[in-house]
Amino acid sequence: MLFDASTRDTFLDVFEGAPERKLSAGETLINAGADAGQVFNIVKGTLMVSRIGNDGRRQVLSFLFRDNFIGLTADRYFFTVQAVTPATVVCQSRQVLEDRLEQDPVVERTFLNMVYRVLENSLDLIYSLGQRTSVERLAVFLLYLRNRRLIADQLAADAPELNTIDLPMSRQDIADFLGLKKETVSRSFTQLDEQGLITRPDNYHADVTDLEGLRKLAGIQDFASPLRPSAAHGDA
Amino acid sequence: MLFDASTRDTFLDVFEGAPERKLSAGETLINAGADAGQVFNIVKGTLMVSRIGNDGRRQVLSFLFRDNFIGLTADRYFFTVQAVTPATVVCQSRQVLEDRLEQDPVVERTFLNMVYRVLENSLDLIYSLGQRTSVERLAVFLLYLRNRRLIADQLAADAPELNTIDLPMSRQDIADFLGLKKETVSRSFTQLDEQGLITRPDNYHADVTDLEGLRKLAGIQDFASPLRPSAAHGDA
DNA sequence: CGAGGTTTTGAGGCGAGTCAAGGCGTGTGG
DNA sequence: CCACACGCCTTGACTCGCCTCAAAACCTCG
Repeated sequence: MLFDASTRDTFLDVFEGAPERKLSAGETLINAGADAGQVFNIVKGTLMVSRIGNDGRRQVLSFLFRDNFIGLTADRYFFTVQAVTPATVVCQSRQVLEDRLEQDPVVERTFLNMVYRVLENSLDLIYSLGQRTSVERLAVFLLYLRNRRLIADQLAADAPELNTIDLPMSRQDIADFLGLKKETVSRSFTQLDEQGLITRPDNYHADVTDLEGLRKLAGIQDFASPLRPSAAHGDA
Repeated sequence: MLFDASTRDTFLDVFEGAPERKLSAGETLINAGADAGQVFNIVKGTLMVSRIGNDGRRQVLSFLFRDNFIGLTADRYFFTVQAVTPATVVCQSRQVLEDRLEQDPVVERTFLNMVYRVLENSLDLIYSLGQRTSVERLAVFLLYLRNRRLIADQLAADAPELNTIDLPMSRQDIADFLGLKKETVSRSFTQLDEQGLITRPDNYHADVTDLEGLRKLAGIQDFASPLRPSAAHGDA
């Protein structure tokens, strides 16, 4: 959602040949408040963007996957980024990116489009948090993950492997993303299961058994941006 | 919050000499799904960005004021924009804006910075909706409006007129922004009043009587972006 | 002055939170 | 290879905050 690109955007070539950095699960890449002199792109693994209040409340703002860009801020990072799974990122100085954006209008265009997608996704999350019930939020979340995979792996919209949804993050992470408590997330999973919409082979996977039902619960068309097949940046 | 600029950014000069359009209170400027061939800047009045679900639930994403830019999307508007008060906007074709961004790196830079601020604000809202209680959300909202005025009118941080907060929107609008029901918003106002943090001369104004108390409730430092005095775009 | 809309206040209900116990899966050491 | 321990997830009972429904107060404008 927030702070990501969908698939290979042309501006990502600034990361070619850039140094890699490996992160272990739970490791912090960026601390809120840090200087934003570096930007990153994810090569492998899942990361998590979050913000933590004075009193310890945490809101997860976004989960990030392969080819998602990290660095959408002017001067300082105002959010924290951590690895959910072991992960690899490539690092580039912000200056190199900015020079590239200045020189090449096409690259700049795809970058701006990426930013717009991020904005649209943040809007989806705002709608979820402000208007949807716990079960609805979870349904939307599962469809969101499904859709990420569709785009990342360049699959057909009805590819059977899309019915298995990977959940690399903990229930607590999901809870902090959806503005719920982990017990509520757990109960919501159970509800989706009891309603026959999903089955749960294990805690880190969900199988969609009734896609239409899930979509109905979620209010479907809410996947404007990641689904949008014809955006001007060559996404699937 | 979402979709705005703080004060006069250099890219706003693309609106110089552009045709004006007057809106009456409640009038719709942009319908979700509309072609985004035009972009706008607010000359006068308050507007509101929202998204409405299939079932009629509405989430207000942002309130917009003077010199706020409207048009942060690639090809189609995925949100609705309406006037809250009678308002005046200037209209420009997106092409003119994009040409300007391409030609002038400085203008492009200030535009990107504006987009980053919008993103940061949307993040603040996500944190509010996901983590804060109703009274806290209202406190943050009032401080947000106070801060807008500080920037828009170029006032000192402790200017006495900042203690009077204009509330041009209805309780329902506030409720849909904060993810609450209008009755809850009303009760939250009453609570802030009873706690001695504000007084309410009438329904469209609130006087801050205990700024520190309000900030404490809100969790203070949450106004990263609109307050940030030294961002690279000349804001107050 | 009256009508309509908006806001406030009240009473009661419900969904999500809290607190606590039990189950399950994984990994480690015997 | 099994046993145990630990962490995470699930489930249950109860609480609380926000919602719902309803009435009264208020404000605006003909």
